[in-house]
Amino acid sequence: MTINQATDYALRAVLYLARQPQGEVTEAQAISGQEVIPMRFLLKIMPSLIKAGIVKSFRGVGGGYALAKAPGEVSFLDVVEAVEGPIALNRCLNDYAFCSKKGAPNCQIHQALADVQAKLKAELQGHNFAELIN
Amino acid sequence: MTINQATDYALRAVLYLARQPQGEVTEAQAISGQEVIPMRFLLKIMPSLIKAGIVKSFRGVGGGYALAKAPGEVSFLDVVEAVEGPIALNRCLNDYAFCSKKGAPNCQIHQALADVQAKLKAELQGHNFAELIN
DNA sequence: CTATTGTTCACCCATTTAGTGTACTTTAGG
DNA sequence: CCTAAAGTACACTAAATGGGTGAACAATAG
Repeated sequence: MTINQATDYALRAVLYLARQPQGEVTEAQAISGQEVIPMRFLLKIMPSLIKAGIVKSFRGVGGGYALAKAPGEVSFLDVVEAVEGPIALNRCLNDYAFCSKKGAPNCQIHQALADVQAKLKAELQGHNFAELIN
Repeated sequence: MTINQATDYALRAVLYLARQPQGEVTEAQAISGQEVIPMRFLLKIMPSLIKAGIVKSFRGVGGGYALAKAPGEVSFLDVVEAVEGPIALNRCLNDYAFCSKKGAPNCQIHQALADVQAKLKAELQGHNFAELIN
């Protein structure tokens, strides 16, 4: 029921980038140092943010990262799902194979959890990084 | 971000008990068989529901389990927290030691997640087993 | 060409998850 | 009071996940 460490780091990294002047390229080392994220681990996480279209990267001398969108266009849900994949409050909500009842059609638990999950996703989607810049 | 298998089983077990005539004692074998929960694993999960005051147990011949409260008095949150302990969307929300910034006082990520977590808990608390009996 | 920056893929160790084994305790009924 | 039928406690395990590290590579500014 908790996000993992990589996601926590990713949220902090995105917020850090969101606080930089628009278009500014920030190197991994700066993010790592300021946000206290192990450098090598950060470098491993960033590509998933890039694939999700949240961040752009620049290689070579003077390279680094920058947001690919306006901070207000990036939600917590975007970042969480970029790193962890689709949210599933219960594994069976995304893949019936995980249900020992094999997705018995009238599983009330399933339906109630699906409802909670929808609310959770909406809530995560409702938070973006523009709000947090200060 | 997902509940674990034990919690899923616990929710199904509680729902099963909620559907029995009030006061009826149901043996583990029946729950296990009907809800397709590995017997030994179910027996291991039940004590946490008992400690949380959700279920009562009866030992010896003719023993089994029964709800300790009315179905409407048992929320999803009760069951989830009975099995998994307090919900923490981020580990640092319950224990600052897990924050690599050591709970830097103005962590905006922390604050936003705390807000989402509060909504999630409220949502889980809003679902009880009376609604699901049919 | 070279130093600097990010990328990729493989690996590693500790913890958690999802269970099983074995021995024990309680209790109804004969 | 014996015994079979229930739940309890504690230890153990195989597999997956979490949180990282290592080493070689690729791109790019100067």
